[in-house]
Amino acid sequence: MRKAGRPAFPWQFAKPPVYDGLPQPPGRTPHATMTSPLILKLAQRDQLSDEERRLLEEAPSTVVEYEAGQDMVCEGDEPAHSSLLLEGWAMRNKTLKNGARQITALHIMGDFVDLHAFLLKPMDHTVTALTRCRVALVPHETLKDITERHPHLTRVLWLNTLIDGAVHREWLLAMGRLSAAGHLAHLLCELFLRLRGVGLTEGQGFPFPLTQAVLADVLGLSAVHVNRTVQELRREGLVTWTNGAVTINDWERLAARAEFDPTYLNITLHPR
Amino acid sequence: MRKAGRPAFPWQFAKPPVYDGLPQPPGRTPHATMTSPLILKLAQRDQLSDEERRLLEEAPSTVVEYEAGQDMVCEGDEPAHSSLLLEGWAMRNKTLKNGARQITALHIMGDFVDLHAFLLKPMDHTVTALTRCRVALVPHETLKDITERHPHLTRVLWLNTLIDGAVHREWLLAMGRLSAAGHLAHLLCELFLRLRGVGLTEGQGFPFPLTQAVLADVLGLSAVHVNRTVQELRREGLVTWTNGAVTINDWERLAARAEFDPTYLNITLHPR
DNA sequence: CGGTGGATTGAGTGGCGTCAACCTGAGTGG
DNA sequence: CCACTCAGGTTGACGCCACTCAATCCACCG
Repeated sequence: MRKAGRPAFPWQFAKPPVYDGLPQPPGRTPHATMTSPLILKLAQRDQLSDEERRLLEEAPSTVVEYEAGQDMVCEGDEPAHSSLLLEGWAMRNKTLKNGARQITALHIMGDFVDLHAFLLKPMDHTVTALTRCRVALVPHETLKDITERHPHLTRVLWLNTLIDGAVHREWLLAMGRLSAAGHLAHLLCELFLRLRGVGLTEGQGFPFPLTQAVLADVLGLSAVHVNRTVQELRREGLVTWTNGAVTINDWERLAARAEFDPTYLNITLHPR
Repeated sequence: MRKAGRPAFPWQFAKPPVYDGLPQPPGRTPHATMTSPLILKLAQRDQLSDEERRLLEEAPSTVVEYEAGQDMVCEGDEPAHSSLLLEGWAMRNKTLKNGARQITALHIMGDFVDLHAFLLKPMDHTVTALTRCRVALVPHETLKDITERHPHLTRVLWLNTLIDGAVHREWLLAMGRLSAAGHLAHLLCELFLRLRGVGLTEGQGFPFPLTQAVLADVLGLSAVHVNRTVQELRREGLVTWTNGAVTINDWERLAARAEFDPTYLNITLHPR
């Protein structure tokens, strides 16, 4: 897999890192900045009270790191905590007996990769790090406490899992009814908005640390065809795609190619 | 669409109907039997207290009927209630500009078709009746009350939406990495277990009121190819498929064809 | 008895898969 | 400093799965 020790994609570590990894210092930890990407994400959907922010900030018990390619949770596991992605990219994936793999979700900073594992046990899929990842572990006991005593925050966390579902539905549409190029264009549009939501874009560009083989498992295509599809979007002048970074040159035409409508991402302030 | 006045699929109405439609009698209504399919479904995942059962029984404000083909909720709507399916089949679907349609979920008795609309607004997809449907409407205010005062019931309802998500992921896998026949086999396995969960199977058989054109929009295929795929499963002796009903002749081989593993349906009693 | 929705069948096409080779850049060790 | 390795991207040849268009069949119904 990827060599450790040096970040694979420099800009991915552009933000000053808050933690330098394990072990955690006991006592007062700078939780405030730690879960901020999640708070950032949720606060775009509904207002959070100071207490709710504090609860989220104090929710993680530890922070762990994974190397690219490492599994965070495996199919069949019944983890006692959920993983909040602080840095890096991760995926949910399932594998068939013949080795074919389907990636059912991509996750970035601020995503609660397996929040659903709080209630949905055992895991029906594996979660794997795509790059080096820094992850905050939130004990299910803490989540249970929140559901017992903080109904509004519970609803916001529930919403968070519902958005995952909405993304799944959009992927089903793209997979079933769009051409390969449309599907890829759709994915790029979605990732751009999600990355921008946590401040990981620069202008129209964003880091894109997936190999074409991984991308194939996202799109349900072969790696070879992904390559040709990428070239198609390049040839049409829609994107610039250097290894590790994508720039959207023509948002309008790219979104049109994908029939992209961001409604499903629910990036709307709304009392829940 | 389908003619009203007579049930399209007799066995679908085999259970004695509890309600004879609108309007609702005021005062004491036989709620107990009305929401029983939902309670049946949830109670397979976690124990429900008597109070929780009562809350569910009293949750619906009204019962409405839809003809086959009628939209219950449209993309862009912000409904003030969620629909609990008491009888009939429904789907969630999205349509592209060129008219291509993808069905992202199928729903049967006991399914909370758009429970996610409680928090996820506006709707990112349309919900449409596939057969004549009887639906209990649960006001979002009632749901909010439940989340404010009944944490465990809230978690069980949350779980219900998480299972929808798990099904979405399984469909993504089937769509992306299974052959047409495998995908169809997978769908049949899933539907069999879900229908059995609410008592709608008879032996290895179950009602299947979808046309091959609708099935095509579920599987992301063309209607013609669905036809050929159905014939393939028939020829292999896996299923008997008369119009309106399917019988699984060889569960083992059908499940093997689909690499079907029911874990994702979470049909396990588990404290949540 | 014609109309209609749905299932079925055939012929021709094309998108995407498979296999296999080759290229490139970055690490690595001599 | 230069082979060597290896992961990942690129390209070509070829084949198949699934699509499209179109005709036919069938059951049901008015």
